[in-house]
Amino acid sequence: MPTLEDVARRAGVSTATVSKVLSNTPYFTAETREKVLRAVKELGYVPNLAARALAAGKTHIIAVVFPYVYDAIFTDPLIMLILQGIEAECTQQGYNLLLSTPRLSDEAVDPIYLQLVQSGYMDGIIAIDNHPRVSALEPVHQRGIPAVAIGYHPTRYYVRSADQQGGYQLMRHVLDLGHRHIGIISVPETMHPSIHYRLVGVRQAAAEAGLDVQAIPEWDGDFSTPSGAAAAAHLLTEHPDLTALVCLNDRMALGAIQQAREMGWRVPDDLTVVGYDDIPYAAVFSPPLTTISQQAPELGRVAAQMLLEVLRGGHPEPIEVPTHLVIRQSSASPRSES
Amino acid sequence: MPTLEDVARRAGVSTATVSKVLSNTPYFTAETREKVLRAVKELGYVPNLAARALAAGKTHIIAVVFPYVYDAIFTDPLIMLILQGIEAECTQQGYNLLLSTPRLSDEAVDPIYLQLVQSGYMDGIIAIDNHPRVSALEPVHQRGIPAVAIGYHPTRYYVRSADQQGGYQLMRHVLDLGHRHIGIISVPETMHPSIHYRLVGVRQAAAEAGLDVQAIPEWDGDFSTPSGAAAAAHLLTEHPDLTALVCLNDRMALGAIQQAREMGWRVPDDLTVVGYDDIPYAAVFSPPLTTISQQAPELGRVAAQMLLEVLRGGHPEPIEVPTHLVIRQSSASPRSES
DNA sequence: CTGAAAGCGCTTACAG
DNA sequence: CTGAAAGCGCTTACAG
Repeated sequence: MPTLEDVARRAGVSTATVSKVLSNTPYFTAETREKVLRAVKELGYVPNLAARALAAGKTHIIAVVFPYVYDAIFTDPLIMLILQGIEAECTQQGYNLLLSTPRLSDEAVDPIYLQLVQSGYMDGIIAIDNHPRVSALEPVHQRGIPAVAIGYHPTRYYVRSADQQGGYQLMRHVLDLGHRHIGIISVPETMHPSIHYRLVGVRQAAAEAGLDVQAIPEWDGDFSTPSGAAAAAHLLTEHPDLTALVCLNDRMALGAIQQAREMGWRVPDDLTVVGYDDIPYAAVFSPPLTTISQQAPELGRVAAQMLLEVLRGGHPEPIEVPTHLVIRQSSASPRSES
Repeated sequence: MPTLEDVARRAGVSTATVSKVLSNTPYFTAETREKVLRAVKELGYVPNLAARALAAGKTHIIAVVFPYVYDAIFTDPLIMLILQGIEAECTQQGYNLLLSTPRLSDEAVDPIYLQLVQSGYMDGIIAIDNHPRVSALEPVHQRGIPAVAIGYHPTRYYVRSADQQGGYQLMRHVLDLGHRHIGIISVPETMHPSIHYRLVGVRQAAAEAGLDVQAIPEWDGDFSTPSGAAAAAHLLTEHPDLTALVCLNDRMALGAIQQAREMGWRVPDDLTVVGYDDIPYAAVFSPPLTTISQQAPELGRVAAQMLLEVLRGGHPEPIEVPTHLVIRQSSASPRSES
């Protein structure tokens, strides 16, 4: 492969000149600039990134890290959609993406990950914090690497989804349809801050509508589809007067619908069921699911933009990405006779 | 951050010695080795990867590339499961993963991708070839970078899923249950080699069972859930005697089940429906879907192992990863009275 | 407006 | 068994 020196020789200038012309330094005559550019083209020169990284101290690599806390992490549509947003923005701005999924636990930090962080191989890091008790960011901060977190871990630069808004929108929609006997399928509130805030929003809407928040039936699952089915079975058995189920993620909502159907309830005729996340499958399920979109690709894109801003020396403010209510066919007004 | 030189000074040896000890060169006294290791530990030395890459000509970066041909690529569970397998193997063997999703089309190659390939930034490439007419591998071969393809593009080193076997297993299962009136929901056979081979397997099983292969009702979708529903509507209307539907991917199978249910057929009581891929949702759908697992993580792991073998100078043979029949509740024997 | 030269932090023949 | 020295291919003050 041709090097800078080859280009310089062919163009009849110094390597310094070639380097500067390629990095768009001003002050060069159009003629020089053109000579260099022509030589570059003729030789098919492409800069060696390792050399550039060593000399400039910048690798143009952004690492995306998410702790490998459970097997299904690579199939979590949310994470993948976020990744997509990050990828689009980074690629467009000339950065490459390194993927790291350190095996983190409460005590130990993955030694391979630690090496990577300290190796100077990345200009910045975007951490997808999907787990409440574990953060990949501590060694990053120690090393002084610019970082942006997506989620709730304490750090200077972060982007979050407007969970409280989402919870509010979701409950508000169900209330606006006329429902008053509503059950909630959640996960233990302390499990994750995002769940906490969604519940805050849900309860806020309920209170505004004059409901007794304490009296709302609630049952916890564990995010999985079967757990949603189990929760629905419990709630519908104990509270047969319910006309709506508000689920704090889509997978539990799908399970709840399946369970309700097996118990003889029709959705949405007899029972409204709404979810949260707008996973791809929500749109094609039968019936298509009413849910809250976190705009996951946007979360990723915004995080990437924020990090690139930090790399340019800026000090951006944290950002909360708004949620959207997506109304489909799993929600309807309660039947008048009820 | 401390450098090799710092370590050398502290240990009272040359940088060459430190470098060699760290790369496990033999011939050093236990004493020297220990001095070096102690200094490394005391200083918290971590090698600078950019410098190492420049000097050694190896970056220890593996690029995973899949053409960005449609928006949903980041939500394709298959790709993500493959990625998971690749990640596990690479991380374990000390390689880092770079993610690249070039925007490829029939004529033009993404210029950013081209730069990346020619920049010497990656030791090897794993290409996930999900699209029949477009390959990310050509510039890679030109540059002489070791590459492994997952899929059907012509290249020396590749791993494939045993599509014909999968098709055979799937049809065989349905036949073994006693079905003889079977419809096929596919996509246009020329759309992708993997589909072609699955159909070859399906027909082989049908022929072995004495069915008239030409007479089997078949309708094409486009991989999507709604298209599966449409295909089922057509087939069940035109051929009300069908007792089973063999779908060439899971999403179409889910659509087919939903459609059948809306038309008043019960699955599996009135109709057996089977899919292909074993996407995560297949296991929790109601009813859980009988399907073929491609063992996607295994595909990724095997591809990574193959590439690392090539990087070590080996010449591994292409590998076909076997498929597995996963029997769940969407398939059953036809009712005796039919 | 352009260039000479040092330096980024490693690895690797080559000597001894 | 260990070290001196060149070199990987760039960038960047510093001069002029």
